[in-house]
Amino acid sequence: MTVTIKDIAQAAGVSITTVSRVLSNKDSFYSEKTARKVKKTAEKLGYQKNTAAAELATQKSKAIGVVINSTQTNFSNSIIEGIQQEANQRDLSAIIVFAGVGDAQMQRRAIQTVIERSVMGILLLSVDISADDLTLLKQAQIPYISLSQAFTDDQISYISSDDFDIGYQATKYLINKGHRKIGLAGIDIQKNAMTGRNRQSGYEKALMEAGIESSNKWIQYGDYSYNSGVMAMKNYGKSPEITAVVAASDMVGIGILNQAHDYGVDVPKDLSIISIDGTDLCKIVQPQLTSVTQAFFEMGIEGVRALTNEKTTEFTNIKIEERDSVKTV
Amino acid sequence: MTVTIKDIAQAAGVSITTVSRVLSNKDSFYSEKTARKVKKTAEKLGYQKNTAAAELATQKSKAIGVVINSTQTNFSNSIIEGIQQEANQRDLSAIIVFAGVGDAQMQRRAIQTVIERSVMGILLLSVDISADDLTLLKQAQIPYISLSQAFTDDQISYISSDDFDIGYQATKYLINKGHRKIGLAGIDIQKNAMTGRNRQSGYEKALMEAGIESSNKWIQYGDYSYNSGVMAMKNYGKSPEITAVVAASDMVGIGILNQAHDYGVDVPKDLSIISIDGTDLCKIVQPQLTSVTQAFFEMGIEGVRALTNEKTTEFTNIKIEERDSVKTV
DNA sequence: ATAGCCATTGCAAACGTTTTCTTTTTGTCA
DNA sequence: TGACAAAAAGAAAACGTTTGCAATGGCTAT
Repeated sequence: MTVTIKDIAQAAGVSITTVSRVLSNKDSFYSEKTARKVKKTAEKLGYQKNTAAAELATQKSKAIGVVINSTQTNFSNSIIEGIQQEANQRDLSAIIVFAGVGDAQMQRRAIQTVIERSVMGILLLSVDISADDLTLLKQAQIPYISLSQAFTDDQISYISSDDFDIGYQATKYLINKGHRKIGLAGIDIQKNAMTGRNRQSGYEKALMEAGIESSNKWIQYGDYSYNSGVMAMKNYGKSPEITAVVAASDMVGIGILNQAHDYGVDVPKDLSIISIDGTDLCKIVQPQLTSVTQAFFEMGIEGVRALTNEKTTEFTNIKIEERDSVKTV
Repeated sequence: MTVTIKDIAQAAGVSITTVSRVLSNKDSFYSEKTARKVKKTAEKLGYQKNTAAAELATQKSKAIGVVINSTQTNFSNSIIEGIQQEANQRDLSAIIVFAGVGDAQMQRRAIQTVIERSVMGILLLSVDISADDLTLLKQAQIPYISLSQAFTDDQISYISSDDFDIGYQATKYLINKGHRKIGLAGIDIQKNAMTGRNRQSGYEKALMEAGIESSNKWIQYGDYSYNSGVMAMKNYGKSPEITAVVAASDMVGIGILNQAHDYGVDVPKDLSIISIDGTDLCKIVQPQLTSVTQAFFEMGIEGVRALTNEKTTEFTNIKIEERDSVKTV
């Protein structure tokens, strides 16, 4: 027996219309006096609004759906914080659904879930949107935006860092520090998202501009995970040809760091690392990792702005944060 | 113009009742033939169920609300994975709302949000439930359970590790390794949750059993954060009296580790660390941290089981995972 | 052929809001 | 005092489902 506006109406001796108006702050359709009375009885009865009913009646939702692909990516928390903050300011609530890691079926189901809750917009966090997902999304006629991952398909608008620039800046930074033999580790170029390919292009551009002929042994593919970093380092070997490496994520960077340590390869003396992401993880390892830091919090903010039809940017800023994992040669 | 079951009914030439029954799999209230027809038209029209309407009609929800206190705690992901998995199996969806970090107002608001969505149950992840929150929850008449934090107030049922035992086992482990002067760092005993106090009691019991007279300089309070670890180590000083320390969380452990490193205190030669939580973080630092590992994934699972009225446990298991941060003396 | 039963289908009310339109009350000004 | 506008309040329909109950039709057993 939950209490409804009908109960309030009865208790306060007014119509449910009035109660509704008071409780949803429809300006000046009621007197101050009744407003007070209604609010007090609502309070006394312990009334809680039924959002489902309200959204059904208004035909619009005040919730935004957030689908998160993986619990692996440790930066999603920052994005979520951004989303949450901006959503709160607009009196929206965020419904977050985890889609498991790399499980196409769960991912589809997660998208379905937010659609069925008829949210006003959908934010996809590092979700590798498949063709199937896309038809589902388009069909639902709900605006959706990919966060942190870019796609070429112009059906998918996104807010992310400029991954080409990330690859380019990271590599150029190492070149400026005097490195010539530079690796790239942990990126995934098989996905629908352009992330890996763009970073690789940027990397190659920087090398080319510096007149460096790259070897394809310098590039180690992976999936942005800690383990990818370990594997990459194993492939580079105990006396690596490269003197510096761009890690596709902080986790990859740490994997490289630890495997290097096992190999007796000193970072940064024997090998320099710059990692992409720049989350707090960079600061808790030794040496602290120099990083290309992405503006995840802002991505979240811009995401909800985009959903509420405010103007927004396609790319958020990146910056290089110098810590202790890169040596000048 | 979204498509409703009415549209399907019209297109398929049946009543909306039939459509509803087919689509929600009410057994044997319809013929195979109509079922096929209805399903096909639903598919063709791109129908998406309106959950709000359905829940309003049935007066019950298939969603469970998850309120997460802080984005700091890096173990919440594991709990969420557990929740998600178990929820999926029961055809429930999880609505996750972040409550900011230590912001009482946002926390209350988050709880309000899930209540207003009339979820069938609420899971509170490391939420420090205040008296205010409690009245709100009780009033809503929705079952709720605290995950990972225990309370004495018997209004709050919980699923967590046995924090007393955690403190006890961790300390005893160090004692068994020959340590006598053992610190405890990073716990918070000011909160409503019993976590910190219970761990401290366990710690003290183990010390007492071993006939060790503890010094209150051995205990450094904090808030489970990286910074708490750093501060604790600073207070222990460059030549610490203690030879081993129980860290209140992995983050605290890492904070201690890094500050020790700065001080030239070698881990584990000069100082042994055992950290509480046992998340992946333990494995990415050097040396890897020995830990009292909590079963976070299981907490998530048990949480939704409890909400669906299945029998469950109050305490999930803990185990000690030996890595490289404790020395035998 | 007929009664009776079962399988299938449909009608209509209900869920808790919001909102349009209408009605009532209040207040102002001549 | 009366007229009238403005302010306040209410009635009822609508949103998209589910479901109790009633209706229909076909089949079986007599």
